[in-house]
Amino acid sequence: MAQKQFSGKTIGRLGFYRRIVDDALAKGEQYLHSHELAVRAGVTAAQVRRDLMVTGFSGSPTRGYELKSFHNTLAHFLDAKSPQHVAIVGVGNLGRALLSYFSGGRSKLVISAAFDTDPEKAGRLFHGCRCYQIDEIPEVLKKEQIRTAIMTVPVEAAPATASRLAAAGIKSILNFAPVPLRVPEGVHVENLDVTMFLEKAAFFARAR
Amino acid sequence: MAQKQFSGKTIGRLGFYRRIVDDALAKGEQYLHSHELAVRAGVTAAQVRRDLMVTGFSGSPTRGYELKSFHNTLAHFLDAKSPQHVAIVGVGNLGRALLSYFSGGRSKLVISAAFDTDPEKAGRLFHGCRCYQIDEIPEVLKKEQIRTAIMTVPVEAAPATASRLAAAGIKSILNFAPVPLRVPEGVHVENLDVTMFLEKAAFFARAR
DNA sequence: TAGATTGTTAATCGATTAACAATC
DNA sequence: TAGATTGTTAATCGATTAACAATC
Repeated sequence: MAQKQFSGKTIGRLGFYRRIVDDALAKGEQYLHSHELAVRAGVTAAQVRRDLMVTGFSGSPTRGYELKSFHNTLAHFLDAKSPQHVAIVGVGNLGRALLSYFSGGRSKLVISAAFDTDPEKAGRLFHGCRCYQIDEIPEVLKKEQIRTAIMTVPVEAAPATASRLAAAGIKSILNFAPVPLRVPEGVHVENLDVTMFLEKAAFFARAR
Repeated sequence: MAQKQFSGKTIGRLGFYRRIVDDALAKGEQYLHSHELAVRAGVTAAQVRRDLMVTGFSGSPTRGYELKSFHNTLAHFLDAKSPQHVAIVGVGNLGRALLSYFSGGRSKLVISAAFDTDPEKAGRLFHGCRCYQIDEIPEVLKKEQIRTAIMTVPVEAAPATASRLAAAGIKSILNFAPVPLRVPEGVHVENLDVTMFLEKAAFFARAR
């Protein structure tokens, strides 16, 4: 199958547009032109129109995009058929913050299992999410049909954790550890190195 | 001044190389070839060599890069002359997690002031960092000579917070709120939308 | 020296923007 | 209709990779 005609960047922006559309619908808005959508998303109108192409959704030159069906198109394009559950490995400060962040219900994605090496944490609930022991990963992921995982483990533990997750059937990892992960083909890794973002910001503060 | 011959991407990677070099030095390594550096950073050797060009640092075809002077070059290139302090606005779950994360001392950057609207939080210490009231921003930033800020405030509060920060002399903002910020010219904004990363990861889990 | 690696330029690749006929 | 906006292609821009002479 000729996959990968959409870049990750486009996917990310489509998700952002969806949140904007949700907000607009909540405010009672019914139509939005590409320009207004672009302003709210912080991109250009041309970018918006190009991004929408991959979803097959089209608007009207006079009224713009009808938000309800736009919303449905985005949901159909972005979401899996069944609700998509996410696991998080590493319930430290960052892990707990993310659990709290995503338990708000704003996002379509729900973290439904947490894992930690600390036996003290296993069995407890964090922001409503049950924490399991690391070696329960295969069993729990299978039971909950989880294919996406967030890794907020210390950098030393990251490579081994990634292997465990891949072995347990995880297809995509959001990795907060600042280390490249070696995973089997077919497993997607999205790296988010917070330190790198802060260092970039700091650099541009001084460069002016 | 003809600024901006370096892209943010290069800057981010240079910071990453520095952390790798630090680790290597700590392990007693003295030289590293571009290929090995590339493996540890998860990029190509060509990328490494090209990135290094902007720093002016050069290695030896036989031994590779001498790590001590490489480290010095990176520090000179990336760091400000005086130690660079950072403020964080919004001491919620995410804010506290970042305070903890960066107080580890692994990074060169120190968060030396926190701000929150909650009067309960003002005056307290979070992971060793003092929390102030929002309206103390101008005074504290000036006193501490802070030019970089992390924004972990709710999305509704983000635009106003960015304006306050810019007015108080902040030159660069790392923004976690999923909303585009309008800031005066000369102020850099680095957006980090965690939800977007998770949505991307989830998409690629299902797309296979 | 011979050979691998370096710095650097040229070629490629991909993503963004500009342009414009089609459309409501 | 006239005019602004759409979908879509072509042009541009920037970043990555390939190539190779210079070098240790």
